[in-house]
Amino acid sequence: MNVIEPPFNPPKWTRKPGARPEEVLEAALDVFALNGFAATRMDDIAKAAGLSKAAIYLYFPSKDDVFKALVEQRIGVLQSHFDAAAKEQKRDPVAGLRHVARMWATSFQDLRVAALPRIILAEALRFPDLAEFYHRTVIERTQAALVELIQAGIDAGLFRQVEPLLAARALVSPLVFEILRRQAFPAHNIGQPMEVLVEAVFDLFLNGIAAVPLLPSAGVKP
Amino acid sequence: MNVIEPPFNPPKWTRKPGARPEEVLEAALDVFALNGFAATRMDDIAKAAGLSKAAIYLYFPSKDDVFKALVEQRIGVLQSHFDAAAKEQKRDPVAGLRHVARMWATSFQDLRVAALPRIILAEALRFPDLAEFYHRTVIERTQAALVELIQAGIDAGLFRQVEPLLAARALVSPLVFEILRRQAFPAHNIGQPMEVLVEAVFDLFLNGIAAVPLLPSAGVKP
Amino acid sequence: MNVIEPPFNPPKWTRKPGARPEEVLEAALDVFALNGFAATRMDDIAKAAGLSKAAIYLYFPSKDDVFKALVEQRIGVLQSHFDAAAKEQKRDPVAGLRHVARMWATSFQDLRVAALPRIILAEALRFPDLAEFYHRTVIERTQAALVELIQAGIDAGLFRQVEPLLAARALVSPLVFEILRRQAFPAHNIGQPMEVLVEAVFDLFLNGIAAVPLLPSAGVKP
Amino acid sequence: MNVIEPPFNPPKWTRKPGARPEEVLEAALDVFALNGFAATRMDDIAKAAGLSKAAIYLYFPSKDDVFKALVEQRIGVLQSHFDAAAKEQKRDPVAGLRHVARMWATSFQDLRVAALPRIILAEALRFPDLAEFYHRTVIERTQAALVELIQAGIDAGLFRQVEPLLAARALVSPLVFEILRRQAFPAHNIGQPMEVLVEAVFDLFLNGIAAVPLLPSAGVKP
DNA sequence: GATGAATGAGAGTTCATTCAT
DNA sequence: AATGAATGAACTCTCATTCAT
Repeated sequence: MNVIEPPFNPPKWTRKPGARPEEVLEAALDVFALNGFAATRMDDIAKAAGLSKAAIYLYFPSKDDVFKALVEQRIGVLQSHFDAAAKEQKRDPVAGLRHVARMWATSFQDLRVAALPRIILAEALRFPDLAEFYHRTVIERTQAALVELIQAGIDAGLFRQVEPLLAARALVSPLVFEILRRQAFPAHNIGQPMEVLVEAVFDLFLNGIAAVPLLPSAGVKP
Repeated sequence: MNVIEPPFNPPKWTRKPGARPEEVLEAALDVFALNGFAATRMDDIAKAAGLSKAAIYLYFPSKDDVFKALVEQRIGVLQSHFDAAAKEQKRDPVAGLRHVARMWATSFQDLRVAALPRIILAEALRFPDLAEFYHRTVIERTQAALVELIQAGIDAGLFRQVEPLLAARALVSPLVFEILRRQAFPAHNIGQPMEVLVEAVFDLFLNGIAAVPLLPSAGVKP
Repeated sequence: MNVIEPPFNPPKWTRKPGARPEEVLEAALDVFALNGFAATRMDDIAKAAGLSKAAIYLYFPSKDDVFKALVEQRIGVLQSHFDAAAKEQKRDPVAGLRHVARMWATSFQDLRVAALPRIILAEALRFPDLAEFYHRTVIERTQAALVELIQAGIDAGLFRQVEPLLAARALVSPLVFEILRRQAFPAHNIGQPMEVLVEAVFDLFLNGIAAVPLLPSAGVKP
Repeated sequence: MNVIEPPFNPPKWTRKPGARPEEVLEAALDVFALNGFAATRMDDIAKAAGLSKAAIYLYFPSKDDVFKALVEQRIGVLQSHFDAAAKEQKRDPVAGLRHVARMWATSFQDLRVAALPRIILAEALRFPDLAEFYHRTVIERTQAALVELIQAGIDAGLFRQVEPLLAARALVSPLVFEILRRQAFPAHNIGQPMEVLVEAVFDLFLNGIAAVPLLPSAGVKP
């Protein structure tokens, strides 16, 4: 694996007919989620997929490509959900934001899916193009959707004059944080379901912690 | 390196006289921060330290141990800052929280320090004992300090009846998020200094996004 | 493929009806000529033949056997040309030798034919039985024909008392050399046609380079 | 090994002090000569050198580079001999040519050295840059030296008006041919020493085969 | 007759670790 | 204390060969 990566050109790997490639990715998700990228051997993936190591190379030209294909496959699905959710609720920004936040909770309930952001974070430096892809397809689009909703809320006088991008991140980051935390420190997971957390986070996001408005500011225009 | 780790028994590597071990860790931080754990070779560390590869083994019994020692060394320093900051300001919870938040910004301005949480996150599964150590000495203590301040604020009627732990995370996570984001997606860094971000985050944390208090709730008691 | 080869037992591969085996050999010649034996994959041959890789195994039991069959097939053709040429011209040894030399030029004009000696040379050590076959069917018979002509010339007083075998090689080797050279160093090919070269080589062969006979010798009797 | 090679930039591999690299090349020559490039495994070279496979990589970055270094080392030596020999004998072209021819015989008496041209010929298509290197450093310079001598002979009226390059090849090719023949068909080697062959070849080269000058022509101007 | 799918047995290469000096 | 030299044990990737369909 090289540190330097060529620009990311989505699917180079050609899918053979049949479900095999998907099975391989399924298996790969399991092992990558468990061990991370570098520590996962092709043999592990093969064994998990019930195939020989060489068979993997029938479907994907390299380990890197297995990983990339996996990310593309899983992320693409995720990402479209958020998009859709955001679009349909511009009328009621509060409900829209809440909806997106809840969707997060649902989507990442599956621990194996939740592993992807962690892995990407871990390997971002060595897969800059993959990180870029993730940023473009997930982060930017989610942010854009949230920003749109927040801006609509501001325009409608529902929200203060905060910086929308910053507010979007303030909403999302506790959720991301929780996802990462649960994986990295599993011993410290109390059973609290994500749904409950989402509601509390959303309440704080809307109302803040202060008992009475504590002025004066209203976000920073960078 | 095995996926399964023995229980974490702090420093088993015995420090030889002289400053050499510290120099090695200094060098190790550089390269781990740059390439992550797996992609860093002992040769890289050695070269960065101006030593031969074999010399590293005079001070640390293995690559894993270099990594662990590094985390231990750096984390201790970090952690004590927050502790101190929190303690001295119980009188004015708002000022206290703001102080802690600002200290984050300052501490992690140094990119090599900022790399630590990312690396630990990335390698947590393969170094569970190290993750545990980090959780215990940094996360728990920071949380404890924040919770104390928040609880004081609630008791003083300054804050709403939120769940203090959750609120603490709501304050910290946008900052952590930003630290991780900057490292993983350096191409998307606008030059905004952390200080500015901290103030904005803190404002949102205190006041929320809503123009007028949007009601009832006040956090969730899990 | 082993370095040690069993004794050469001509065609063990049984031809199935239809022209398929010939088509495979045709394709194999193309790719072997282009890449040599080791670097040619069964997949390459299959693709060139418009068949699946597995189908090749219907006709030939192994890659080695494809190669052997190919050489056998092609060599036979080559060899018979020279034979014929030599036989019919014993009356006029000079014309006979010239005729054979010209036939070389013609036969090896086809690059795919010219590739054979190079490939055999390259793989001779790993296919000693094949090399032996080539030596027996091509080299020895060509030499024999030339030696016969040369001896006839000596007997007729046309040629000096040279060692016929050596003289035969002296005539043939510049031509072989040129064939190999053109393939190995294609960048250094000037467009000169083989025909022109043959005439010049033959002139040198007959008359030597010296302006006046430079005595004294007349070949070596080993 | 790739079919496409970057341009040949002589020694990239940095020699470590001590005789190790030379020992490796010595061993590599043995195995390459025996099995050719593709069929030689790094393990073979290592074993022949009394080292572990990994140790080879301390001195040479890849198998390709071992081969290239070997060729450079051996060929460089050879080639300078011819150069020197040719230069010092421009006064007496016949003696000069004879001297160069004899030097061939001597240099390639060592069968392992004689293997190099064969291997290069065999692998030329996959190592075009190496072939180019060989052509430039050995073939072209040898030819140039011979051409110079031949031209001097023509100018002095000693030689006929032949095409010097062609004549040069006519002299060299029987010797090359013999070198290749001995390796490819070892079963057909009679014990004749190269020296004897060289004298006979040289006689033919000078005087031709014809009993009386058979006239007209005098080489071809392409 | 033909093939898509699969694999076992390597190949070259890397790297944490060791050890004689 | 320090290192140059060496290696064993991986690892990724390749390919001739097989076989159920």
